[in-house]
Amino acid sequence: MTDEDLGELCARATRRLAKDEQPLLDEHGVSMWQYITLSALAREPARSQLELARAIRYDKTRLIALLDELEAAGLISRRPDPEDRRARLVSLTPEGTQRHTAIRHAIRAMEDRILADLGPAARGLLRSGLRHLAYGGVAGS
Amino acid sequence: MTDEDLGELCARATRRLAKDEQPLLDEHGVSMWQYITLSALAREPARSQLELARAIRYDKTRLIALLDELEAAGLISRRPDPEDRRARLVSLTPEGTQRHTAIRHAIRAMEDRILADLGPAARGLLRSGLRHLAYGGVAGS
DNA sequence: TATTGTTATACTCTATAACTATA
DNA sequence: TATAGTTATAGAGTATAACAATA
Repeated sequence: MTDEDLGELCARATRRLAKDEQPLLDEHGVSMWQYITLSALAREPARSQLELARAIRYDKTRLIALLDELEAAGLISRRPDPEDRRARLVSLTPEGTQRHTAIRHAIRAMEDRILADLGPAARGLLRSGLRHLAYGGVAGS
Repeated sequence: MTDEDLGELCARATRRLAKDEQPLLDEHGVSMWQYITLSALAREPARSQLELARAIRYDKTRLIALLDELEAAGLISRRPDPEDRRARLVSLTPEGTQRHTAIRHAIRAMEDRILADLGPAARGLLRSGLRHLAYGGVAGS
């Protein structure tokens, strides 16, 4: 009865991580959503902007201005899909790949500092628990 | 290198929990922040609205309208502090306590369903890991 | 007729500053 | 002068609807 709700705890952890990531993102000149977008494209180029929006669970109309900025910064490229000229193929430029890698390293180092006194087993279970919360289903649904 | 960032993972888990909590909150007629406020007051009545705002890390100006609604719903009471007439003591009414307990039970049951196949040790480490992320400091700061 | 990308509009949420009453 | 509560206003963030091009 003295524990916080899991949701509240999770929300606080998220805000704390976001707060610690912000200065790193600022240094590299990208917003949180821009970094998430770069991460998604690093995993796999998008066959359309709509597919990309769904992959990162971001609004498709807001994604447009975000991609405009990333394109103007030379971090991504958009080109029409020859097989479906409505769609635009989105991928990282070499500079985009490089930028994403640099930011990722900085963020991982920050995470490692936060988790420093946790031990490998506890870290692993935290990660797998979070993955369960994020992606796992519920018994009976 | 194949893992997601901890921040992204945590954000997804938070959104998932919030999504699953929403229908429960709707049933009981309170918003997420209203529930967080009731939870804070259930732990301990507030000696001022400012103290309450800081405790839940919510903006003091937005808290006002939120408390207005909770007061109109008969879930909290505000009365001037006799020792400092600038401040207002905020506490749950009996109905507020009852409402909070009911919502809390519903949310805990939902959480238990999500965590059903996780085992007590994994649950405990998930909770302590999250608490570390949420409240823990960083080596060197 | 449906879908992709886009723009424009309206709406909500959040942050800032200013005011009052007390101290 | 500083603080608690409040209000008003401006800004950012978000959601909705509509349009052109293509399928």
